[in-house]
Amino acid sequence: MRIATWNVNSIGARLPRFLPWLEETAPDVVAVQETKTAAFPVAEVAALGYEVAHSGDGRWNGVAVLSRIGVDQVDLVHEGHPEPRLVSAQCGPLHVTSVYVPNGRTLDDPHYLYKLAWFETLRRRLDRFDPAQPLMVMGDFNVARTDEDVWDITKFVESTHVTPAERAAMDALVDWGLVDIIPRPGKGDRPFTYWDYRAGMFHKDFGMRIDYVLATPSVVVRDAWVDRDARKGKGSSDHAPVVVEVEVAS
DNA sequence: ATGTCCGTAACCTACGGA
Repeated sequence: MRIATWNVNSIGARLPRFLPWLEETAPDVVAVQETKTAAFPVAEVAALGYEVAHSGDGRWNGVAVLSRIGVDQVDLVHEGHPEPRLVSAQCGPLHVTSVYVPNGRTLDDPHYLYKLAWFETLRRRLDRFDPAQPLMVMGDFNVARTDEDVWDITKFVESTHVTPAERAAMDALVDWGLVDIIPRPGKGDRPFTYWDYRAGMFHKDFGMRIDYVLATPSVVVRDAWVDRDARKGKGSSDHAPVVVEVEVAS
């Protein structure tokens, strides 16, 4: 099976790029983040064979799971956190969760504590599942797990995304029983998934690895890569998709 | 290297968020 995750930075603005990508990439399941709408373009993706589970209420956030192998047991609830930042569904043999973790903004902003609390709820939520079942949690986690996951760690002093607390929150998800599937990079030596729109960051490959595919060991990985082409040119998101080829042990 | 882009509210520009 082919599975992907992509922070599209508005599904409405991205549709001219998203639909051709969907048709060409032909993933069985896609986790989408930052849809930035209450009305996901369901008919447009249905024309390509996809069912949709979407959680979105307006101009910010919004997450979705698109699947051409079935969508069941949809859950939009993230206990105590009403913003639409998580949706999960059973897609054929796979349980899939799309997450958009709060950014955190700055270390002294209440949003940073909200981010850590949101992570804690996500970790507790895993306890309703079994690490032996085929499970994938993917999306924009807004954390760089190591210093090598940013283009220059000296630019991140007193910044979010790289603090020990944020990294520990990611480690806690992995320690529950999830594998961090590291994709082949699109350029250079590091598999960045996000580049700021500003200052030619993309062309200099000044990026960050903040989008992750986490999966239980019964999801056997055959290949994984960053789809850098999707970040190129006019009308792109500031994130690139991560695409993985997997087989589910039966 | 605060240089771009998104949606929205309210008006052809400013704003919050990232």
